[in-house]
Amino acid sequence: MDDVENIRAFNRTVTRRLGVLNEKYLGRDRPLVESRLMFEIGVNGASVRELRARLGLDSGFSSRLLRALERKKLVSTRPAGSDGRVRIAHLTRSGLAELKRLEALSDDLARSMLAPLSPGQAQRLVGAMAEVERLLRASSIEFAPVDPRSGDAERCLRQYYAELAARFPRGFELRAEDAPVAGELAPPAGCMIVARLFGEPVGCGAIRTLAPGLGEIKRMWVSPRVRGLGVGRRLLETLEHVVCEPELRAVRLDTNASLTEALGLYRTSGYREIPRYNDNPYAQHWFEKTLVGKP
Amino acid sequence: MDDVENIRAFNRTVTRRLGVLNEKYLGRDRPLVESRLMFEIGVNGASVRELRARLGLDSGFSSRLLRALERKKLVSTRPAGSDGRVRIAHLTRSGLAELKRLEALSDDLARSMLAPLSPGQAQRLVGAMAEVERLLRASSIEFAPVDPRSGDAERCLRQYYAELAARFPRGFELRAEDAPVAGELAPPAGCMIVARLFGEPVGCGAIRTLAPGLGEIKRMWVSPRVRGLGVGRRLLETLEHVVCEPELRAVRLDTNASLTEALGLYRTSGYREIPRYNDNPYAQHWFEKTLVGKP
DNA sequence: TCCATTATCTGACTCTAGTCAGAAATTTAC
DNA sequence: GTAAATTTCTGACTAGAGTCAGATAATGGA
Repeated sequence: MDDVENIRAFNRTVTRRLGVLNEKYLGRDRPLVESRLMFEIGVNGASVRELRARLGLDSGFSSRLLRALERKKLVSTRPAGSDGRVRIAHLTRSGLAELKRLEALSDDLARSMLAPLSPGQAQRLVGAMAEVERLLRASSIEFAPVDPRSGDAERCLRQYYAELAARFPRGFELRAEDAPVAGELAPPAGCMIVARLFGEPVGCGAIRTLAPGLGEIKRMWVSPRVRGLGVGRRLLETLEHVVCEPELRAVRLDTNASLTEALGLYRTSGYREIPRYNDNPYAQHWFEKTLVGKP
Repeated sequence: MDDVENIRAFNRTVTRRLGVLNEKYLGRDRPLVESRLMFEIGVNGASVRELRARLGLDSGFSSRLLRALERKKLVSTRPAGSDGRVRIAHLTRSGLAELKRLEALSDDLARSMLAPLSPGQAQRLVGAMAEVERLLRASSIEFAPVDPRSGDAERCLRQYYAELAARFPRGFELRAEDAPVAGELAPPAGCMIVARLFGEPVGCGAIRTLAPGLGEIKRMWVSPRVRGLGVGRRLLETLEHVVCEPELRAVRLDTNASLTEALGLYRTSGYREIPRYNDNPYAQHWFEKTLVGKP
C-alpha cells in the first residue's frame, strides 16, 4: 500500500526535523516539558487536571513540574473556587513574560522552516501543514463510553446546555424532568459516549431505550473547536451501534430548527423526518432511522 | 503573520500525535533510538559514520547503541574493506526478522492514523502529508563550505563523476589536469560547498577564480534523492555569493547537452549562453552571468 | 454520618538519551 | 618517516522524562 509508505516517510522526516528544532528553540535553557506546560497554562490559566489530560502526564509528574515552575516564580497555583480539590495554575507576571519569549522562539522555529524555501514552496508548505494538522486532529479523536455523572460528561453537558441557550431563539432552560437520569443513559438500556482529543472532552452523545427495540439519541454535542472534522457523524455511528438491552431495530431523535449542522448531519446519515413523537417544547423536527443490523 | 500561526499549530498537533504513536508502536519493547538505528542500518547495512550523520548521534553514543544491538544478536559489525578505520554494521538474520517486525509496526502506526477517517479525508491526509514531507525535506537541507579533500566532498564527487560517466553519450573519464586541485577550490580564490540533509551529503558545487573578478562554477551535483526540491538553485546562489578574492563581477560555467536539468537551471537563473571559452572536451554549452552586487 | 471517589501531592526509584574526555588504530599530507 | 586528522571505541558521568506506591484532603451519594 503506497499510502502507508507515504505516511512512514512523513513520520520519519517530520519527527526528525521537529525533534531537532524543538530541542534547539524551545528546550534551549529549560526542559521541553516545562515549556510545553507553560504553553498549555497560557494566559488564562488551567486546572491541573486539564493540564494532565492535554499533555498526557502522570499526576505525580505534572505536580512536580508545577512545583519546579513555582520555585522559578513562573507559575502560581490556587484552589478553584467551585471544587476545593481542584487547583488552578496561573502564570505569574514573569511567567507571562517567559511565555511571550517562548512564543517568540516558537515563531522563530516556524520561520526557520520557511526561510530556505522559495515563496511558492513556502505557501504550499503552509497550506499542506494546515491540512495535515486538521486531519490529524480529526484522526486523534477517540470515543469512549462514560458514566453520565462523571466529570467529563458533566463538562460536556454544561457546554451543551450553554450552547442551546445561546442558539435557540427563545433560549433554553433545562426542565427538571429532562435532567439526566443516570439509569436511563447508562447500560444496559442506554449509554453515554464522550469524544476526547488528546485527553480533553470535545463532544458527547447519549442513547436511551424509548421502548423495546426503539432507541432515542440525546444530548449530541460537538465542541466548536473540532467542528467540520466529521466528529458528529462518528459519534452518531458509535451510538447507533452501542449495545443496548434490548437490541435496537430503530433510533429516533428530535432537534431544534436552529441547529442547522445537526439537521444536515441527520439527513445525510439515513434519518428520515417523522411526525412529532414527544412533547419536548424545544423540538421542531423529529427523525427516525431503521438499523439494518450491527457490523 | 498567519502562516506562522499555522505552523505552530501543526508543530504542536503533530509532535503530540507522533510522539504518542512512536512510543506506543516502535518503542514498546525496545528504546526508540535502537529501533531508529535498525531502520537506518536497513537490509543493506551502513557504516557507523553514516549512521551517526543521519541520526545526528554522538560517536560514543552510537558506538554503545551498536554494542547493545550486538549483544542482542541483532547486528554484526565488520571493518570496511576500503578503509580500515571504518566499520560497517549489518543486521543479522534475527536482526532482519526484527526489522520486518518493526516495519509491520510502522505500517500499523500509519494505518492507525487513517482508520478513523472517511475515505475522502484519508486521501486528503495522505496527499498533504506527502507534500509536507517533500517540502520539509527541502527546508532541512543545509549548505556549508568544505575542504575539497574532505570525506564528504570526496563522497559527492565520486557520485558526480559516476553520474557523468552514466549520462554522457560517450562516457566520462576524469583527466589528470581536471582532477580537483585543492588550492584552486579552497579559499581565498575559490570555495567548495556541500549540501547536507540530516547530516548526509546530498549535493555539492564549487567555484574558482578564472581571472581577476571572473569566477567559474565547477562540479555542480545534486543527488537524485533530492532532485526537484530547488537544491540546485540554492547551491548556485550560494556559490555566486561566496566571498572570493578578488571579488567577482561575473561567473562562467560549462556543461554537457545531456544534463538537461542543469541547462534549464542555468537558463532560468540569469545565465546567458556565450561562445566556447575553454577546451573542456565534454563541454557543449558555455554560460556567463554578470553579478550585480552581493546581498 | 460514613464510604467510595476524585484531585493533588510527596518521596523513592527507573530508564532513556544523551555528553565528555581520552585511547587506539588507521589513513593522509608533507 | 612523522605529524595531523579521521574513525571508532570505552568508561564515567548527567539531565530529562517519566513510573509507582502511597498520603492527604475535599466531594458526592447512600
